[in-house]
Amino acid sequence: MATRLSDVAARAGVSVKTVSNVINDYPHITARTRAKVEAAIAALDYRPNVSARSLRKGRSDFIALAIPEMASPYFAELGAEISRAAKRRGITVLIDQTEGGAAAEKLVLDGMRGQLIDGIIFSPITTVPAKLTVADTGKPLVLLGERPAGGQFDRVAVDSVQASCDATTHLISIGRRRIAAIGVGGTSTGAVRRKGYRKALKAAGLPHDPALELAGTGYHREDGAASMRELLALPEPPDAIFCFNDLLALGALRTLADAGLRVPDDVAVVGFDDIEDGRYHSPTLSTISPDKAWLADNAVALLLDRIAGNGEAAHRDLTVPYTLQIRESTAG
Amino acid sequence: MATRLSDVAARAGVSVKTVSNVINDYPHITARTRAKVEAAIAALDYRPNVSARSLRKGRSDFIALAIPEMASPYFAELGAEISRAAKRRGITVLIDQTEGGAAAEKLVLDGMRGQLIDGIIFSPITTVPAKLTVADTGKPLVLLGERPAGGQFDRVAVDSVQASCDATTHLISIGRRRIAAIGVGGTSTGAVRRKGYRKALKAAGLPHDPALELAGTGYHREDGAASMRELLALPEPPDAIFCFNDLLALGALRTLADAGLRVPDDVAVVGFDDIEDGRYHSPTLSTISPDKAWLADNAVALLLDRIAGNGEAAHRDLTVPYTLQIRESTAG
DNA sequence: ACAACCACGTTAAACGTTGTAAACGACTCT
DNA sequence: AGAGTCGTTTACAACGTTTAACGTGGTTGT
Repeated sequence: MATRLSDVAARAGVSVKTVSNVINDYPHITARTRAKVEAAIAALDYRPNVSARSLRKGRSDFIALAIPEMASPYFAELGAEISRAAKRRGITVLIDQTEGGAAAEKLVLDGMRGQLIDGIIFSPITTVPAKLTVADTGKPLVLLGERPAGGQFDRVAVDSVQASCDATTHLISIGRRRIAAIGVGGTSTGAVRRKGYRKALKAAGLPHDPALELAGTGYHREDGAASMRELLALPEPPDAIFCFNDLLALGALRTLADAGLRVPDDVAVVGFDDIEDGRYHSPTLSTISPDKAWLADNAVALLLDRIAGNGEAAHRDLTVPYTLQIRESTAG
Repeated sequence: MATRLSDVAARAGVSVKTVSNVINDYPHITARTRAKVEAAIAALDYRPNVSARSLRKGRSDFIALAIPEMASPYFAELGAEISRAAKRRGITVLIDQTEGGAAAEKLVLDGMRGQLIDGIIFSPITTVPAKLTVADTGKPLVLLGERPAGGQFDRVAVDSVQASCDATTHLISIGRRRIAAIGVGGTSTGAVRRKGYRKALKAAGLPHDPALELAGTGYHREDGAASMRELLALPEPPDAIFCFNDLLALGALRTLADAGLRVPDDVAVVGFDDIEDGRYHSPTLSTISPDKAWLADNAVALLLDRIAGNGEAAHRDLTVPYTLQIRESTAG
């Protein structure tokens, strides 16, 4: 059915091995021979059989990207960037939705896809079991996002403490004094961002009110909306909110709109991630904007470097550049 | 390195083939033997090698989903659903971003991924070359979304004419008379939805003003925003807009907010797709809501049926159920 | 002339899995 | 006891590719 190497060889009048050499850019080939082979390849519309190749080479040029859910805009945007970055390097990304809790399990259990995959970029949502080791996976792994430092894996992440501190400081700088935080969940992301939030409050000499730190049950719009309702029910509601991601912020804005409150006049809101929705929302959302393309490109590069064999080098920890985007939700 | 079939066989004291039989649920196996083998599998943490398996079987249990871009919320949500639907059936989805124009080319050229893939679910953005035939791909293909009917492929799509007609009629029913359409682009989607839009106008005896049909350059928020600006610059601006997707609508809403116009009082807006953003936007967005889970499940089922061998059956054309969600952008 | 390359060819052996067909018991039936 | 039957297990050959080892003429430089 499908044309194979030997068909190409027959048509080009060369050996199978020579065709293989052409395809794999083996250096010592006459221009003439190469042309003949390439013509045959084109004529027969030959495409190498990935299965056979990866069976033989032990490498597939496939990597996996494990994210909590691809319908979440931040991850969708990130996935798109990573896909692009990988494609530029001739490799294909397989996206795996871990869907919350049993993330790590699923990953290790069926995630390896029977050795088809050369490596994994993993964006954990729950705290990654500290005991997840290289031995468990057998494949190179790059972690995305916060995670208790000192891990044994390559990692690329925003300096969330600093970024959160910046975001909070921005709210303080526009005169807010009662600043709430939404997203203080059980995740490591929540913990790290709270740290930055508290740091900023402390630096400004502001009191720290536990009632203003809401955990919520997740990181979606509905969770942000629910947390915001709780905050509004407080005897003394906040005059600013730092949401640990944009989705939470958009949910919070929805609740504020329903309550007839003006943003930023009554309540200012800052998010984190800079997803596109926020740039078109009314009001537009101020947010921490990580450089997603940079993140994607470096995550892929790091992983490919490991796959290429630099397995022994110490784990690397890259910090993603970010900016604070000031938009309507905080700028009067 | 990795444990293989023969390792398991050695440990269980049976032949390689028997282990294979156990894994593939071959019916005639003693409980005793099966138990032994399964114990060995567990003990060695054996996982089948996908490459070898698919080389041998000619089937990989991988399908591709080709969409314009995964960062677009509708496609992200759809991708998530399709991924889930496929996973339920034990197959894996590989997502391919066609990124606009050369979609079909890319698909056919490198999309087949060297015969790794068993089939494709293809959501074309540009008009699919009518000459794209089964022969080109060699693999089963299911089309998503509008497309000049009478094709030679299985297809699952919303009845866009009817849905667009419903959306427009809804605008008429709330008293609007000057209704614009955004998204009348060069795509088949644009053409089909315009048809429904015009049909509704005609049915209501409303005049059809070409100046109110905007093509724009794409289907993103920015395109919607730009088109809306054009409409507002008209001597006689519209009192309602039907946007051919939610992203356009969200962009339009942004422009309206900037212009200080009230929605729906001054201008009512309806979208298409029912992405989550619209449900949290201020105002919340009225829209046509296709049943994405249904769509995903049926697309996958259709494709798998073809893959399973029902290749000769006539192509099937499934119509996705939808509802009109009336929200703030049209309800006073 | 001699070596040192170069550009290929030939052959064989993997990679890990499954389909085919045949072998092996343990039965039952005469 | 022998032939037939059934259920269970196995040996062997693929699937399409790459790698290795070895060989063969040709070209070039000394």
